[in-house]
Amino acid sequence: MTELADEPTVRGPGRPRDASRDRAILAAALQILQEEGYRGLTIDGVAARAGVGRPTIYRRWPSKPALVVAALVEAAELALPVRDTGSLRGDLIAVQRRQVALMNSPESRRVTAGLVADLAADPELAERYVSQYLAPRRALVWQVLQRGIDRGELDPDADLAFVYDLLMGPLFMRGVVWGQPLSRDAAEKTADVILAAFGAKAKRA
Amino acid sequence: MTELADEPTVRGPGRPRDASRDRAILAAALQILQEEGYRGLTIDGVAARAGVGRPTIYRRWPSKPALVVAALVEAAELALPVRDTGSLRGDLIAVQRRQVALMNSPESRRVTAGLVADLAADPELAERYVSQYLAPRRALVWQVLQRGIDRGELDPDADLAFVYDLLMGPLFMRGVVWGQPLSRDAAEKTADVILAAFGAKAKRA
DNA sequence: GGTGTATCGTTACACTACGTATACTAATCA
DNA sequence: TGATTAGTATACGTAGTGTAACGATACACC
Repeated sequence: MTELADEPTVRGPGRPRDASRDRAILAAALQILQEEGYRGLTIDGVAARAGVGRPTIYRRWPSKPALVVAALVEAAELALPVRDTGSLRGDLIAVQRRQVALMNSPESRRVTAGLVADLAADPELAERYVSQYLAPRRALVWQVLQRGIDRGELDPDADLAFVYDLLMGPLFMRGVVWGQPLSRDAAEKTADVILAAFGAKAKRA
Repeated sequence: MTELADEPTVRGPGRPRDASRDRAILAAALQILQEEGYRGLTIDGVAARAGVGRPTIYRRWPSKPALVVAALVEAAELALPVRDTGSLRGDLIAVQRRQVALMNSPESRRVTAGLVADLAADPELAERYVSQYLAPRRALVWQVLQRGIDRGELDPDADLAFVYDLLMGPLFMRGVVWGQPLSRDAAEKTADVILAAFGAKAKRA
């Protein structure tokens, strides 16, 4: 369940699902998320805006967080890879600038916080959120890091998962936990920490 | 409102509040938080366990997150300063080991995630949570960092707020966002990043 | 001492949202 | 045609919230 495009191959009897409903529901959910945040999203509200009955939603997704995850995954299709700026530092700053802009929007902050809270109570759904939303975005950053390794700018033994958490964690702390806006130089500062700790020139071995 | 100990100085007319009720409510809230997490805490449940009527709680705290913040602040009184191990690296590892142990308990993870989500919708309460809970704990870490500066082990120009987020952020990402247990060496790895980025020997100026 | 005021327990209430169930209509396959 | 499933609309039970109304109690002030 919850895959977006049912293969049209094996179709049992009965009235087929209307794919336009899927799109209407997810679009309505995304709109409400952006306007009202995670707390403000209710299944009722999504149904009303999508012009759909409530059971039509529950037939597709079993709960509110599942719907939100599906909506986010749908929207994240347009996550672009990071353009090669020629240097690891330039690439990292580009990555971090994008993330700073994202986290500085209050909507995104409310969505992230609320969703993470609900995911803590539903490990199965959290697994889907991680595998379908977070991991692909992390993979884009890993591309950048791998380019850095290939160029000889980054320690090839660096733990890339740890480096990613080191890049995003401080932004997350300041934006979501402390609730403060991220300053413009946060991108440079975090990028420089990575270079100081894992830059090839700093390697001692 | 919400200060724990009303000064016994100016007492208006009427029956005075029973301070034992405050303690019973906060203790019940803490127990439920540890057993059931943030989601599992309801005002009804707290009232029942504390042997108290629901209005008695609402008379003191206006909402569930406000009650939780009060309970956490109450419990955090016993936050100990970090013992001086003789080196900045040793101190930082001690700090991080404590934090790793805290975040590896599933209860604490569920409490943090749920609370942060609700705080995103209530900036005034978030401000109290930050000033009464987070900031004092950060101050303990800042003591450690200041000792490092005094010893000449840490760059005196380092942005201590940033260093703190750099210490906690990666743990937060892995524990709360990814939902994975923190490995034992996470303490050493984060501490070494700080030293590489802001250690006095790495300073170039 | 009596009066006013605020606390407390208990109970009831209106409100919101959830997730499910039911009845009926519509679309598709065998 | 009949079975099956998707759709709409509506009703239902559950849970939690926050408030309001009792009657009883404790204390300050006059």
